Amino acid sequence: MKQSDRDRSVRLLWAPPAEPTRGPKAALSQSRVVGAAMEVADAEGVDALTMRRVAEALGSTAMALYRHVPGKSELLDLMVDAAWGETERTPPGPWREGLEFFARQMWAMYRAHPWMLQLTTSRVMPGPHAMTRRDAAYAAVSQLGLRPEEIVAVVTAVAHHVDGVGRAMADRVRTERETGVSEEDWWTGREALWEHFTPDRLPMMTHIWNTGGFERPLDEFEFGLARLLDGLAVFLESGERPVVRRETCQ
Amino acid sequence: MKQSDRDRSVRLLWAPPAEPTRGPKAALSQSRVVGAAMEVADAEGVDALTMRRVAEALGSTAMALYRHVPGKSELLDLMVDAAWGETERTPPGPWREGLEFFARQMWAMYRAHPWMLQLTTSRVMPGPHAMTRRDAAYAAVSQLGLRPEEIVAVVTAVAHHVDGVGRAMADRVRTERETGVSEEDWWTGREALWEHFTPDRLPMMTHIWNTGGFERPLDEFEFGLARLLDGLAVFLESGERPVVRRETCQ
DNA sequence: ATCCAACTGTGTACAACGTATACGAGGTGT
DNA sequence: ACACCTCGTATACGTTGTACACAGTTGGAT
Repeated sequence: MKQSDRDRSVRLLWAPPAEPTRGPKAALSQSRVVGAAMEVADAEGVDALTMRRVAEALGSTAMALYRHVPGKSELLDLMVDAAWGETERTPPGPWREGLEFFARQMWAMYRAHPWMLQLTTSRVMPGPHAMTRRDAAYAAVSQLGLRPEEIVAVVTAVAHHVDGVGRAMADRVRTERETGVSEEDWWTGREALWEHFTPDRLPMMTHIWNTGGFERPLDEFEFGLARLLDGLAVFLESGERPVVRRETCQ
Repeated sequence: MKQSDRDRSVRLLWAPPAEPTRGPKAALSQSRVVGAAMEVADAEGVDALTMRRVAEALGSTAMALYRHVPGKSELLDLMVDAAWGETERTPPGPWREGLEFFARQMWAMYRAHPWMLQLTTSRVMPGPHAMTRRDAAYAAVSQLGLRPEEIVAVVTAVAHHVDGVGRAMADRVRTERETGVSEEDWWTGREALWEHFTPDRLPMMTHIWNTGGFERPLDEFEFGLARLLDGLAVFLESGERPVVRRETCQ
């Protein structure tokens, strides 16, 4: 059952079904359902993304969606891959420009569709768009004489950075929508919290707070990306590279 | 309503209610509920974490939990902070050792409690344990003459890396539990997917696959952390540091 | 000793969710 | 004209978080 579910998702993502010749003309279609679902999620967040809500956006009923999409989890898979489809493939070029391009494309995608980072980490049936984008990112570091597992590790490190920053960003967006209050106003209004910020318990926090360090934060995406690329440069341009095999996590 | 909910969470996290003098002796307690919930989530994943399931683990009923915890989302807040409470505070010392210590503590926490990374990014009411740990991490880079917002940016970059890698790790764990199949077996068994891995569409992917790059991956946590710390060293030890203000995302 | 108020855990109930099933209407191939 | 497939709809079921009313239990005030 789980097995067949997964295979169904694969087929759906990589080989969308041909449209039938018989029967009434469909008012809906898979791409319309996916598009409507993305609009709902963009505007109202993933919590509002119910089958009934998507159907409403299409002027239809919940069960009609099941003619075009096997279920909600497959719909999410399709939405994710559609979002990847909106990104551009990393063009050939120097490694640093390529990785930066890839990171910026992911970042733009997450900014446009923050719900992607709210999908728990569960949903990750890779679709063709996600795969081609990643393939192009691998290509960006393919001319450096790296071993294949190093190519994967380098691109993965960049992707993880964007994931991590995106997660925090998505949280800000969601909180602001839910509360209707801007991030900054909300935190300053949380007096029940600030009472506990005493120098003896949180010396650095209170110091940074008092000197305004929280009020003018650096750009997390840009800062972290620049550091990571600097660090990758050290690795890529050094003579002998250290090998780090996976031992953790199995 | 949302407002008061949040304040309730704050009070709950930072000032747990004194135990009452009257009334029957409680069979349950807030910490027992939180502990049972963590055990359920550790063993069965966040999907299995229902109020009824937690109650069952305690030999009680779902509604009994509400005497000790205001609701599920507050329970999650408490679980997250309890997990932070299991970590050690970063001890004083050189910046690189300190950041590495902090990253490894987070990593150990995520490995023990992968459900933390499945909680969508929604739940982030910071509790006292999370705050003291982060405060100690700030202290690790407090002697370098950084401006306060730079201190925040450096620690945040490290935390985001662990988040990003953790997310991928949690996904592996979840998939393996759900399917009962190891990560590697599952992927190799996904023939419906491999059919689409043709050199013309995914040249790098197929190349890396054929040369075994996916079979012996580098440790994502160690590799990315080493690169990031190298990049931070470039930043921290350079004379003039570039300033990157936040413009993106508001 | 008595009573009240606070507190405990339980049973029932409800709304919202994903979705299985059964249906009638619409359109193409034969 | 018929058979057959496909479409959208209506109804219904199980599961979820949790509001509410209730009954049993205890400590302090009287």
